[in-house]
Amino acid sequence: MTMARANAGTKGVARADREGQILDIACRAFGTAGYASTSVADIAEAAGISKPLIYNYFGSKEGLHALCVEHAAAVLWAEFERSSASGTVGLARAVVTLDGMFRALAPQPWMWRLVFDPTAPPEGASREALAAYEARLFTLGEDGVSELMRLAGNTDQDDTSAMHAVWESAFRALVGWWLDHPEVSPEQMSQRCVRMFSTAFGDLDALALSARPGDGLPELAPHQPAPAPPH
Amino acid sequence: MTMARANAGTKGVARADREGQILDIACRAFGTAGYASTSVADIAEAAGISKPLIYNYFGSKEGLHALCVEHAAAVLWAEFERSSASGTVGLARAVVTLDGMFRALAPQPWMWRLVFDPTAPPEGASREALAAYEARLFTLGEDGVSELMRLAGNTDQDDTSAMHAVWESAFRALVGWWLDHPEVSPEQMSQRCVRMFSTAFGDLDALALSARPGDGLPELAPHQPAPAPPH
DNA sequence: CTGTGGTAACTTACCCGTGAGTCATATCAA
DNA sequence: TTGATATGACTCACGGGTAAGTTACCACAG
Repeated sequence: MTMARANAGTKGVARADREGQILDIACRAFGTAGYASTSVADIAEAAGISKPLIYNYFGSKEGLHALCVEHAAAVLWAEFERSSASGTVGLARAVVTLDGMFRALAPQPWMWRLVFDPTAPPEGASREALAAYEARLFTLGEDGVSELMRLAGNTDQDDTSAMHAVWESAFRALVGWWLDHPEVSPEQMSQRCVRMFSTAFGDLDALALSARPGDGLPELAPHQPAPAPPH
Repeated sequence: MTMARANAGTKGVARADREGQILDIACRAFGTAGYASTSVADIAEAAGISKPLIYNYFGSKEGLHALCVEHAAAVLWAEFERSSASGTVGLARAVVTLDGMFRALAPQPWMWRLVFDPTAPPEGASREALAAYEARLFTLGEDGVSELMRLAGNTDQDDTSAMHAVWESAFRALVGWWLDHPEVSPEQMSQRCVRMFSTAFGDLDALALSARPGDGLPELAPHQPAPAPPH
């Protein structure tokens, strides 16, 4: 489509264009079928080119995968950072983070599995590319969780660590549930999250839920007044 | 060790004994390294026998894996059933279920990964062996969650479905955290869970936490009086 | 008590499909 | 001619699965 300035001695598509095109296809393939069950030949066929071209440009399957992961992580983590800088705290920040993730993922849902792929090689370039991002995310989450735990009167180190694990797991479960229900819009899903948090922890408004209007977060609308919260 | 009725023309170890031995080794191997990264040759070597013997006795890698999964699922699900029949309800039942799982897993922690192995074949004998168990577990969990949701005033179908996903995910996260901390005893971990639930949802005694004494569940001992619960 | 046949247990050496990675070569713009 | 894009045809390692043979033990005939 775009010719993008073919260099001297160039036949066919310019390298930069081709690389971008391959990368895009590879992201979808790895993110849809997983690393292990995606062969380089598959990607080449999907991209309408031959296998050696991929090796010419990316060196190895893992090299290509590393770039895909890098790309996906950059997109998703930018969203995490944005949420963490939104000025909200506590459960409100959790909701904001989820909402941002739904919106970021809506046009390219495969990015999720690309980053959290259990069949990805346990060590190597792509893993190391993720490590830095994960460390950053870990501190973000740990901070938020430990803050909430402190407010609730529990300062135990290991309790906080375990609670953090639960939070990350719950986060993934919510995103996973949403990915399994493609007919649900990000807005609807965010509202569902608000309702669920409200159901689990009682009225959120009482807990410093101060999402600023115009932030993209839909108005908080609990499903029901919840006449009998669990606590 | 046991000679187990040697039939005519029998050399070496009797088939039943050998099968049990191989199965045991295979459970550990699959449960430790995962299905995908465990080769039949690995298992044969670990068992001190040759590869064809495994094929003689189990037919295929997947046949062997199916038996391992069946065994592990039977053990773990028996524990689930036991918990569900313990007469507790709500969050107390959650704690009882977790406690039972910690105790069941303590002597053979690899059983966990055997059942929840993301690298296991997505279809085939082992998957079908799990399907029935999973269906049963699903209804157990869904019932408990929907009961709690109803108490909290939320009867939305999809909210319940998503909350169930979160609960299962949280359950796995807690077990996973424990497996990552081998120095923590099941008793300690159960107490940690009680503390965490208490921290998240407020004092549990107020919520029909009626674990019967002598049930094996340690006495409930919240970390701190939690002077300022989240709600 | 001996040898001889039958069978279960077990192994060595192989087949073969799959998929990562490579090499020599072809095409075409400048 | 040169150099960048591009490919058909290949090598190779790995792992699931198999064919054919070997060993040890028991039963029983002589």
